[in-house]
Amino acid sequence: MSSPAPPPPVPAKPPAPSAPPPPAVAAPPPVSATPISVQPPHPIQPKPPPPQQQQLQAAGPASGPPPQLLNLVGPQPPVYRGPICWNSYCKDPDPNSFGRRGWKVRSGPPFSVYADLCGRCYSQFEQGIYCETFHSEEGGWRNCETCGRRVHCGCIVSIHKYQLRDAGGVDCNKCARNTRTAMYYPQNVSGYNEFQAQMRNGRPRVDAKARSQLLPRSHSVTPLFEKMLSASDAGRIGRLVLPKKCAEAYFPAISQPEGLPLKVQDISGKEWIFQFRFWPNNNSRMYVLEGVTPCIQSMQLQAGDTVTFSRLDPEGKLVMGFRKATNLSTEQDQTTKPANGAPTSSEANGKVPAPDSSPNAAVARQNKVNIESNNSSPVEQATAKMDKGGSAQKESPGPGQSSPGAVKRKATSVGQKIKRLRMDNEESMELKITWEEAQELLRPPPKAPSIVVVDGHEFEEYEEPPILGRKTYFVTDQSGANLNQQSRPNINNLQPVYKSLPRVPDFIIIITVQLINGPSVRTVPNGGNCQLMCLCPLNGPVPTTNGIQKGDLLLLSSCERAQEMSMEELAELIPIKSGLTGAKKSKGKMDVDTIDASDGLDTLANLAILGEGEAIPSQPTTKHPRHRPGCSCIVCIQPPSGKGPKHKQTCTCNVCMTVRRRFRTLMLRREKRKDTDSPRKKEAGQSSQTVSQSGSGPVATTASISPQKTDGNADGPEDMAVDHKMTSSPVKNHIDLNIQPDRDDEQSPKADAAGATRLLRDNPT
DNA sequence: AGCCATGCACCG
DNA sequence: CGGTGCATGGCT
Repeated sequence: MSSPAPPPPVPAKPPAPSAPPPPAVAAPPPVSATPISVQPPHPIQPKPPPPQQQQLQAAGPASGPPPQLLNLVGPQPPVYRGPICWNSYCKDPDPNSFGRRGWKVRSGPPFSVYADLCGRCYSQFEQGIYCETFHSEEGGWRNCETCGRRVHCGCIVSIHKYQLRDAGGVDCNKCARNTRTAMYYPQNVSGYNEFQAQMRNGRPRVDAKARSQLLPRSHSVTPLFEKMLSASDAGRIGRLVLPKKCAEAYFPAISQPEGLPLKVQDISGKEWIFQFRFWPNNNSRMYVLEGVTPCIQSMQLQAGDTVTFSRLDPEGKLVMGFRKATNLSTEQDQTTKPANGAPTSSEANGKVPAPDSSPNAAVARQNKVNIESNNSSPVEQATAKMDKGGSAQKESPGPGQSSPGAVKRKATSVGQKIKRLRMDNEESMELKITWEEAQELLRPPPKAPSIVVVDGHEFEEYEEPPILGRKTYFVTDQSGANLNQQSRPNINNLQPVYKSLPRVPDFIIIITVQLINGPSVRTVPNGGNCQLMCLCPLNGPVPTTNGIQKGDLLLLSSCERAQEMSMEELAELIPIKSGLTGAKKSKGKMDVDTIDASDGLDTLANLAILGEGEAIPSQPTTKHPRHRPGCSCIVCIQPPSGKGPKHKQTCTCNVCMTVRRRFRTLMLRREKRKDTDSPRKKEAGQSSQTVSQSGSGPVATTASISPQKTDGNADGPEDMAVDHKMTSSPVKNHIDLNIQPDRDDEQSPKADAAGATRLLRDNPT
């Protein structure tokens, strides 16, 4: 299989400092009484490497420059096809994780090429000098042209599914579900050679991502297989179930259930004798290693951890390593380490030195488990799941096993599921929020809409896009009268009001109002001590609010002044009122209690985020920020108003369908609210239900103003005239898609405000 | 269909 | 009560 490889273009260079260290596992004299034997002769065995070369250097400190890699001149190692997944389809999202190792991957579906270079060439590799010829289909091994050493290059043939001999396959660590047991795929009949070769390299296998591959190989250790411990494996029963295929492939053949004793050496050099046997199971066999408890315990392994089996050649000695379920930084590791001074997991694997190069690729392997189960340990998750049976506690009697439970495949899948669920939830949450926010942000455009009847409900169809605004608040004047219901205020009459505004230094008032008739907003010159005050004629009296205090922040949507303001200005202003505290919600205190500073800040923040610095919330022409070409929201699909006949109730056009759907959703939510929040509702009922009623109370209510069907012409700023009817915007006959029934409570204004402020500060533009 | 994690009956 | 061997059922 290995044909001579073309000379690699890699120029010789000094060993890279980062070259992976040689494996630490020394090959002791053969110990096993039980011959584990079996090594099918490898058909192609070029030149047996000199013994010395095969010997790996003792494991040196991980740090130093990579020791001389062994010259693996021996039998041609077969291609390694392990559960490595590093390719464009499934690659580590963090390129740095590879970069640290000097990885240079030439990828390109369907192959990702990785190379295992000798120390000398490794540096070149790191420098990006990579010879494609290293990549071969001949087994991946060849002599480095530069230095003549044996180097390996492998290709991932199957991106997601690694072909295992006999096995169905092992999914890659990233996508996978089945990495629990990994078996190194022998390229040919004499797969053992491969293993052997691999072992020599001290490559850890299994999970390691391609990066491990890069590590120079220095051991004569052949990875055989590994297995993630199940609860029962790690339990006190002391039986380790072996994957059938692995047992049959790498362990001595046994014909009797009793099996035979198998001598295994752990990484610390300690030898253990396990009974390798099987149980008839159905028409098959179940292989187990009995008596593993002491060993497991000594290694402080528990369910979820992985044990690895390797063979030391040429003795053929079995070596058992392990990997903790969590990566080194995790708690489990900590636990492990101190313990009997046992080697760290990485050491355990028999790999050696370089922390980076860790063949065990604890990291890689963990990707699957750890990543998936972010917070809660996979084990726990698994346990939890298993608990369903109520028999969870049973397992993990092992010492120091705080978290019993197996991670095994089940765990893995469970973890994934859990994660997925969590993500889904988060996603939906996010969507929900987005939806709400979007709803709040939408304000009807100034121009009067045409009415469309859908399912018996009248909908306003606007010709222009909605105005990006914020929650609408109704305010009352001191007398408690709903200003919105007042007859059209005369702008001139508002003057006095302005003058009577509280003079609180350093406070900004930005009032969020619904401009029903267009930009009929009045900007109140910065007067008094107010940094800025924008008033909407419709809510002119707002300023009279007695409750406004320093620190209050009111956002005025569709405010000319606001429009004139740049984000910078706002940014400057906002910080001023660092103490957005207060006011917020002393409901009875402020007439404008309904004004939610946080909303305003949110809006600003959103704008800031959106980079629409110039466009302040009130921009009448602003579409909601999420509009994009192809957007199918109700706004975007709206046909120009007045064009076309009214839609029939049975109309199935996008608009109608959308409207129906949203209406349904709205109603559902509303009902839901009622059910769950009835008391509150009563309290604020008017606001949430019908705006028209708001105003009677002394306290302003927070209610979204529904787009009114107006007569339509109120566009000029001057045109403050507002039909109070419209102002009150009874919802009776109109569905207010912007209304937020459930929005009676507000999110922590302080927090929001603070966040927004920060945001603005950071992103003034 | 087969594998394997776990349960559990049986036995000492 | 704990170990052993087998059976069961989930999962791939």
